[in-house]
Amino acid sequence: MSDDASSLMEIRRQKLEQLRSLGVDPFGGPFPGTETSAEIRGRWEEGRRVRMAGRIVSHRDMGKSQFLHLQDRGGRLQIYVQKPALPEPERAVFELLDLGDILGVEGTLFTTKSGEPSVRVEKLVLLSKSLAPLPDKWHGLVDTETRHRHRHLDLVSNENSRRALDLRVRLVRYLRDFLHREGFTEVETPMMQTVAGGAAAEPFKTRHHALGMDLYLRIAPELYLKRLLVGGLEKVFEINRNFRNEGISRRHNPEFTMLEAYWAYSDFTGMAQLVEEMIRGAAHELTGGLKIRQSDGSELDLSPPWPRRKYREAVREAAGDDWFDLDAAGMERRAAELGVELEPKLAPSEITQKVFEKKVEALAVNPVFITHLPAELVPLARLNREDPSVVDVYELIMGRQEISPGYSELNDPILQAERFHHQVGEHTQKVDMEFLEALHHGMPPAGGLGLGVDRLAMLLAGVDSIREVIYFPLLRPREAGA
RNA sequence: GGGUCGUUAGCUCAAUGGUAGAGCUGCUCCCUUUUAAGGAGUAGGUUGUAGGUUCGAGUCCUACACGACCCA
Repeated sequence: MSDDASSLMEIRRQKLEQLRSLGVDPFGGPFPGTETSAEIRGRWEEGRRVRMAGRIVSHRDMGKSQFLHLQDRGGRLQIYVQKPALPEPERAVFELLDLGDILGVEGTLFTTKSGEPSVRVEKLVLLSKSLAPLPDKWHGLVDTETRHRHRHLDLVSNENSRRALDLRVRLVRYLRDFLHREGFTEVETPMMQTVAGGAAAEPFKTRHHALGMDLYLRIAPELYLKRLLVGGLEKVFEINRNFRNEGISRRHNPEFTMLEAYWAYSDFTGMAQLVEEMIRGAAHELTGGLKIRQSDGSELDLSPPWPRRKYREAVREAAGDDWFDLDAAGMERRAAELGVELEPKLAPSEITQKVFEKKVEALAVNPVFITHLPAELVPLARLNREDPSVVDVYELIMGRQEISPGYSELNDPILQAERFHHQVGEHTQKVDMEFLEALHHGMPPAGGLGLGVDRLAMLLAGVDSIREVIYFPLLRPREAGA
């Protein structure tokens, strides 16, 4: 910390001592009976007596007249202090205030000449002295790194940050309420697992000392939730953290929030309908509409109906009607014409998937369900009865990314065991024997869905980084002293 | 993991290789309805870290740290 910072802090510490010598506790006690600034505005009545508490975020010194804004969870409200009217020691306390201090006031409501709703302060209590200065009053805190490292300052300074994070919190609550209304049971399943199953991803490893064994942070709750289907829960969901030991990017945080829901006797089409209603309801509830401006200037339109498109049709439309008649060399040439870069020696299904990602997924702003994915892409899903080369799965794409996959879940334990062993060969994973054993007792046919809550929050908030919808995203630690 | 860009006062930003500056914040004053209030004065710096080139480096070079963006 530089001399300048310490001198700013030193001055505030001196004020702290002066306050104490006046017999004032600079870190005061409770201040009950307050209304928020929003409640006060909502019940406006000239001359009404109110109590309010908040942080001083601006100050205009007119000599004997003083104007300050207090910020609380409902917004900001101006307070007006007529210095000569304050009794001692409150007047002395007022002289020792700084931007950032937390204040309780009591007074009457009035409107200033320029029409701003204000509180004429009659009683003033310092509730907490701020010893470190807050960010710039106009520019606020702009630097992205500092905003994420010092989220408390970001929240004090930036309305946009508060808005995006608040929307995320309300989204989680909406999703919960929606599923409860639909008759789903919310459960919590293990975050620490002996086998990290349910997805193909690199897990975090940790260690239980007393038991002397390694554990993994979960990459998905899927296998436990399906065991609950075996146990008869029928409609079950979990909203909780998953952990994946992968790179960090605009769309990836190592811990992220996943919703998974399972519905016995339904299938992937039922889940698609469920997720469509849920997301549209959330958008309406949280943003007031179904059209949401994105940070790149585009508009996400969630108006119904959301189209269902078969994977192969979507690819044909993007890459030519004859796409699936081409051999690998022909596909490579066509991909190059479309501007899709490929690694050498990919199988036709892999080339197709690349083209799908670049020419369908990356262009799909408005929601679309892609169905009938090739079986080789989704090894754990149920094969389609009419066409066993595809699986009964949807992939919901919106905002140019995958938001939610849905499945007709595989409930054949023998087939599941085969697929697991095949997958284990590829990814050197262990097989969750408890899960397989559970399946042998009989799992009802069911639909399942996953929903990346952070990504949905990004789209609804119209922000372009996952870090804007996570209070404390993972960052490398700074060196000591920074 | 690779590439590009960034890091200067507490905050937001300037500064052809030639004396490190501004606004806000802070401090001392004036002002009884201000709105980024206004006015007068004043303080505040190891330019991310470590090296190098140069008579001279915030600026050029190298490495490292952290971040942002793009790519894998």
